[in-house]
Parts: sequence; C-alpha cells; structure tokens
Amino acid sequence: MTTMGLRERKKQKTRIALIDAALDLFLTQGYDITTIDQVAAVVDVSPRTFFRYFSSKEEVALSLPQDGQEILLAELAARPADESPHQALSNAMRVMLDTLREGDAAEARRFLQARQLIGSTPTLLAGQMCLMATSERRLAEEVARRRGTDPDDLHTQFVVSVFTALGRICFEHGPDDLSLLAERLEQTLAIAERCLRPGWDR
Amino acid sequence: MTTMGLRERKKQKTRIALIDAALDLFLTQGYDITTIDQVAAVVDVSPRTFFRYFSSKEEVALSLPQDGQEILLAELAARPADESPHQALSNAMRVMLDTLREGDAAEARRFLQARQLIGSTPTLLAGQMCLMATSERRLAEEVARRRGTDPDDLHTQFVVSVFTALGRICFEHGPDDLSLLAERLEQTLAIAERCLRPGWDR
DNA sequence: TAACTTATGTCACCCCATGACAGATGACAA
DNA sequence: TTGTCATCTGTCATGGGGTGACATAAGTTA
Repeated sequence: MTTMGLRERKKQKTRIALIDAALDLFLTQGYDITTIDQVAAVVDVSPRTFFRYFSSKEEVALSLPQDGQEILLAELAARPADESPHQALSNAMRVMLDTLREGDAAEARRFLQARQLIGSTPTLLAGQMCLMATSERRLAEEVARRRGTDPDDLHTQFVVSVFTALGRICFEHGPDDLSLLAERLEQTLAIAERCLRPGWDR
Repeated sequence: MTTMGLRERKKQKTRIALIDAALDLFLTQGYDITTIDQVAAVVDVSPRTFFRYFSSKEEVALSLPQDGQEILLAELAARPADESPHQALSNAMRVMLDTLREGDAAEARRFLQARQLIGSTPTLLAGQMCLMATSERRLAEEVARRRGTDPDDLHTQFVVSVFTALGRICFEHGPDDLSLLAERLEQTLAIAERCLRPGWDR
C-alpha cells in the first residue's frame, strides 16, 4: 500500500486507541456514565482532541458498524449482474461476514464488542438504526438499478426493507460469535426463502 | 370519564402546550437550534419544569409517535383470534389511521406536524426507530401468542419485521395527508400480498 | 381555616460539544 | 542540519442539555 508518513500512522493509532478505550469503558461501566474525559485520559489525549477524531460520543461507538455498512455497499456493487436483487444482497452480507472471519482477529473482536455494546444501549441502537436508514437509501439505489426502476418505487423499497429486516433479525440479539452468526444468517435467509414467492424480487 | 381535578387538567393543558410550542418552533426554525429555554418561554414555564414533563428534548418531539404505537399495540390485541398474524397487524394499522381521521382535527394536525418534523431531522428519525424497536418486542410477543411459538422464534420475528418494514415504507417520505397515507398503506400491503406465499405468516 | 400533597421556580452543578488561539510536532526543501 | 510551512494538539472560554436539592406556591382534603 502507499507508504504513509509518521503523522498519518500516529493518527491511525490514536483513532484505534480511542475506539478501544471507549468500547472498553462503555462495556465495563456503561455507556451513559462514561465521560469523554475518561476515554481521553486512558489514551492520554485532551478531551478536545477526542472531538477532532469523532464528532460525538455516539460516533465512536458506531464507527465500526458504519465501516461495516460501507463495506456491504461496496460488496453489493461488486456482485455479478445476473444475481437477483435479493440474491446479491444476501451474498454481499455473506461475503462481509466471511471477510471478517478470515481477517484480523483484533478487528473481529472489536466488531463483536461494538455489537454487544450497541445491543444493550438504547441510545446506540437508535443511532445504528439511523445509520441503516441512511444506507437503506443507497441500497435502494443499487436495487433500483438492478430492477430497472426508480429508487422510490414501492416494490424496490420492499425488497430493500425485507433485506434490512433480515439483517436486523440476525444481528440484534444474535450470538456473540462470528460462526454462529453466519449460521443464524443462513437460517434467517432460509425462512425468507420459504415465505416469499419465487422471483418476488425481480 | 372520571372527573379529574383542576390540578390534573392544568397538567394536561401544560403538556399539550409544551408539545405544540415545541413542534411549532422545531418546524419553523429547526430542531437543533431551538433551545428548551425558548420552548419554556413560549408556554411561560421555567426550563426546569419542561424536564418534569419530558425527560429530554427528543421525547417531546416523539411523544406523538410514542402514543401512536401504544394505540397500535392495543388495537392489535383487540383483533379477533381467527385473523392471521399479518392480517391482524395490517388491520390494526388500518384502524389506527381511520381513528385518527375521524377523531379530533387538532390531534391529526399535530400528528402530521410531528411526522414531517421527524422525517426531516436525522436525530429524531433515529429516536423513532428506537421506539419501533422497543414496540417490535411487544409486537413479537403478540404474534408469538397467535402463532403458538416463542417470541424469539426466527419465523415469528420475520413476520414482525416484514410488518414494521411495511410501516416504515408508508410513513417515511410519505404524503402529508391522512387520506393519501391510507392509500399508500393499501398499495404497500398489496405489494406484500403479491410477494409472499399464501399462509406464510401462520 | 388548617394540614397535607403536589407542582413549580430558583439555584447549583456536571457533561456534551464547539470556536479561538497558541504551542508542539511532523513534512519538506535548501 | 536547518528553516519554513502545514497540521495536530492542548488550553481556555462559552453555550446548551439534563439533574438534584430546596424553598415556595398552588390544589386537595378534612
């Protein structure tokens, strides 16, 4: 990759350190009572600097899901054109989970930590839903492209909504293990298969 | 109804006044830049008193959707037992919209105002989604009762998720008129009908 | 009217978030 | 190596969200 300078590397390190410190404190003593000052103190930076990396307390907790959604979008765009919209969405999700399983262990650990935290914190659950709503718009654009309709088309939105609904069933209140999570995904997709008519998403 | 005393009546009036003042200010000058002090000033109460009626700035904006969801839950529980889960959910939603159309005009106006505000404010959109997630749990319990399963059953959660997905398609980015909204609801339900196999929700 | 209960206002405080400014540090060319 | 520049960081000050404590005002009941 492009060799980045010392400054850039330090920034990356600080960012990761802030995420780790925040997730750790949030999980051990609770999101609400944890202050930015505490997080900053662990990383040994000023509280002001925290806000130069993350625009809010919520953002640091949601940074991983946010990245995940970007990856999902990218995977979706890369799916072959002959897959139906729902197939493409499902496969993109599968690829994302597999990539996470085969990648850096520390990254996977952070991902699961963030998931657990969000699942047990209403405020963050709300924020994550908002993220999904945003990406839903972009998913709709991709699905619309495949179906040859407008993104505002009700049927297209239905396809997207069913998919995000499946995603939420998997990831909320799901197991804290990537393999079990992949298993749960397959189970959920199988249910959708049984409930929906063939070719419903064309 | 039970004749409530002067104190209780004043409380109701203050609550409604706070909601109206808040919605008005939020819509005219924006949610973020509106301060609690401004809202309190319009109603002529101290800012501290505002927080005795609503636990947060967000809550006052979401109080109407919150009430709406309670009503939906109640309507669902009242649906006859021979309706399938999805039929019962759909009919409960229809009844709720009809009730709103036939009820107090001021209340309907407030409802539409709140919807418009929430739709154009990401923070509130997030909060509303969180509300839905909460009520989804209770919807799942009712659907589980009808299907004779556990609320954690994946198929049961799928039924609930499809329904809430349909609800969101209707209410987000939908028209600002109750009749048109009811129309959009029927269109969306029709699409689901075409996509799902007969008896999928049993 | 008197005693009780409850709502409200005032005050003080903490935390989140942001703008402004100065100092520290890495990047880069001579 | 040195000097210059860009950028990151810390400090300070400010405003708004949200809460606890306490005194006072108002409604309730006898």
